[in-house]
Amino acid sequence: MILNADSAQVYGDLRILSARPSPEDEARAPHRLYGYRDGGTPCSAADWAADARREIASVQEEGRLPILVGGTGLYIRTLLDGIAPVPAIDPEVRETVRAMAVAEAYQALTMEDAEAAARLRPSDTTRVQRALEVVRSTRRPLGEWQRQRSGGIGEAVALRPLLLLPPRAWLYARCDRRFEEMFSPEGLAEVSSLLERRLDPVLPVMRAIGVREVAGFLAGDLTREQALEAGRTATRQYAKRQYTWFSRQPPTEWPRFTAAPEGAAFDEALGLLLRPAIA
RNA sequence: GCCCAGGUAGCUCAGUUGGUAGAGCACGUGACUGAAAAUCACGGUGUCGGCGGUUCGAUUCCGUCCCUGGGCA
Repeated sequence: MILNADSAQVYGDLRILSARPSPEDEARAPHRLYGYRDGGTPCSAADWAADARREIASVQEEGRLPILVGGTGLYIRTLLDGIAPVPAIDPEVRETVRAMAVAEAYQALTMEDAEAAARLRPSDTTRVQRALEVVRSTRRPLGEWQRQRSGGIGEAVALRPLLLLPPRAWLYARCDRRFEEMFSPEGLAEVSSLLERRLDPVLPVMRAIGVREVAGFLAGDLTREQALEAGRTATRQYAKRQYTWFSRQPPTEWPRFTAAPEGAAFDEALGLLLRPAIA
C-alpha cells in the first residue's frame, strides 16, 4: 500500500501539475492520500500527519505494509517526531497577521515575543508571521509550545527508511522533462479549471510549482518558451532544496542511496532496490 | 562597401578620469516545528572580443582585425 507524503500531491486540483502517480502506477499497487483534499482548504503538516496516522493504522489492520513515498520532509518529520501542540489559530488573527508586511510583522514580534524575534530573520515572512499569529492567538510564545512535540509515531513503528539522492544531472534532466507535461492539453486544462475557482492566491494549491507559470502563459503574459523555462528553473531550485533537506535533516543512520552501481543506470538500480519492498 | 552603436560573469547590463571589475537573475552551498512545491541566509563563478602599440602598469588610451545590431548605398 503506497501512501503519499507530498504536500502538493494531496490536492485533487493538481493531478498533472503535481505529477501524481499515473493510472498505470496506481494499477500496480493501491495508493492512498493522493488528491484527497480540496485546494480551497489548506493542508498543514499536522493535518497530513493526522491523516497518515489514520491510514497507517488501517493499512496495518488489514495486515498490509504501508509504504510512504514523497518529497515533503516536514510532513514525514511531523508524522514521526510529532509537532508542537499549538491550538488552531483564530481566523481573524491569522487574517490580520498575513495582511501585514514582513517589516511590520517583525516590528510587532519584537514587542510581543522578543525571544522569537531574536531567533528569526526579520525577512523570513513565513516564520515571522507564524510566530506572531501564535502569540496573538494563544497568548503564549511559539518557543514555549515548541518545547513539546505531540502526535509522533516514530517510536511505535518499525521504520525502514531509504533516502534517494540521485546524481544531480539525472535529477535535473527529469525535472526538465516533467515540466513539459504541464503544457500538454491536460495540463493547461487543469490550470484553467483551477483558475476558474478564483481561489486566494496565497493558498498552497496556488503556489504549487507550475501554476503561476502556466497561468502566465494562458494569460498571454509569457510566451510558451518563457513559461517553460521559468517553470523548469523553479522545479530545479525546488529539487535542490529537497536534496539539501533529505541529505542533511534525517538521522545520519538512515541509509542514503546516492549512486548507481558501476555500469547501471540509476533507474535500473532503483528498480532493483525497490522491487523486494513493493512485492 | 561606407557611416553609426555595441562586444565585460551562464543571461541582461553597469563601471573603471589607466592601478586586473560589480548588480539583478541564473548557478552553488546551507537553514528549516502547523503555508514546506513555502520562506529565508551566505557565496562572484571573469583571457573585460583577438592581435599589436603607448605606458612602470591597459579591461580602460591608440591602431588593426573579427563578430553583432541599425542606417546609407
